[in-house]
Amino acid sequence: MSKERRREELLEAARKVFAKKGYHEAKVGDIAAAAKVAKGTVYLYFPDKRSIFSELIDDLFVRLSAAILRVDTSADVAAQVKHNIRAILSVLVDDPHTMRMFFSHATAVDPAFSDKIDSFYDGVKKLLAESLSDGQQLGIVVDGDVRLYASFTLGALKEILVETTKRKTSRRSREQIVEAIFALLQRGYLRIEGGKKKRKG
Amino acid sequence: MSKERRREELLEAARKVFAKKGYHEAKVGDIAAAAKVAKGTVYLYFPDKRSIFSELIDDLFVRLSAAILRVDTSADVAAQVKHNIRAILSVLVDDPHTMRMFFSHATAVDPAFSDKIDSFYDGVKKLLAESLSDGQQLGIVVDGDVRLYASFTLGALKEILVETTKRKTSRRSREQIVEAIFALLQRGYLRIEGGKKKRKG
DNA sequence: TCCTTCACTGACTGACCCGTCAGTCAGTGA
DNA sequence: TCACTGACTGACGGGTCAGTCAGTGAAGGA
Repeated sequence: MSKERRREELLEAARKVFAKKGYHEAKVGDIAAAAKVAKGTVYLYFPDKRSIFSELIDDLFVRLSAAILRVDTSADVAAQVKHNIRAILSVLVDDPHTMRMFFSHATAVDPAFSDKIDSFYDGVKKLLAESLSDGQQLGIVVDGDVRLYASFTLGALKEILVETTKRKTSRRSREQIVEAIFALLQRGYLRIEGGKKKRKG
Repeated sequence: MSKERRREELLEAARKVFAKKGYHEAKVGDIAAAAKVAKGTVYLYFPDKRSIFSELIDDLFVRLSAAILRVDTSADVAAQVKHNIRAILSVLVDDPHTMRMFFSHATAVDPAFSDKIDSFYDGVKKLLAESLSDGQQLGIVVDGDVRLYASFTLGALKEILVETTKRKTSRRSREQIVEAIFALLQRGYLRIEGGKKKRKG
């Protein structure tokens, strides 16, 4: 067992335990047990419990950041939007433990984690808002508050992702989800009158 | 200071402390300090820390459940949808401490809380999905997976709510948010081609 | 055989914090 | 003035758990 391999085993074990129990309920002994080593061994690889958690979160940041591409409004926008939805889905759905950890538990650990996650999240939102703003210039995004649209989109995506991990038997294929989300962004789902405001465009 | 009054002060103090620090970081002593009493006093009003948290969550459940009305598809649907968006917004935006607690921290306390919140949340989602399904019969909701639409809607709403509490100076008025969300549900925001599937309806 | 190194072990320690309870004291009423 | 009440206090007991460290045993070299 190489040093590196053991370290990865520990990280993997930690991912599972944190995902299942949340940060506080996950005891260092649980992580050690999941990796089939003694508690002391954990401390040969990590300075403390928090740093294990932190490393897992940082890792996810890196993977997500790499996956999301800035939308180039001069090229095929639909394809790029779908690519981004698909990329985020891939990173998170393939690693449901980390995802659950990230969405459900990370915020409650302490303010330092919350801030870190918030700022990453804000970054993504900002990127999306800027792309939408570009889109408005080109008339392919309707007028209105782009930051609100960005929040709306990410919130919706997040919810669907979390739900996907909760059901064991995921009936919906990944591509179906991508198409459905895209369709909602594009067309909404209500076909009723009710806008009090005059419509532009 | 009446018994009832003191109890409410303690609940209010707890709400703030839980919202700020999360369940685990919120010490009983902090809550006592926020209410300007000694720690022991807390235990004259509540059996333990968890039950304080639980009571706050239950309270929110009651208020939310009362606010959300089942959509009657034979009447003015748009008005009812807006009413529900508005009602949820009111309950949560007027009580940002509880909201932050509910969304950010409650899930991480322990499985019992998670289950409770999940099941409430699932209930709302189910209600929404059923209404959407009714709507499909009437042709006012586009074809597709209503559960997915429900998740999408609630996720989006949740995100916008959380964001609303983070910014101190809320530029957007409540009614603007209601209208914007409604418009997104109704029309989406992208005006580009890209659906690979043939469209029904 | 003896020494060294090194990954690993798990009993142990000490800090932390929940919940308790003996004690305080302002208020009340006779 | 005195007896009594009960809301409130805060030091403390006890349990939990993150992190420590002396010890173990395997491998390898002299």
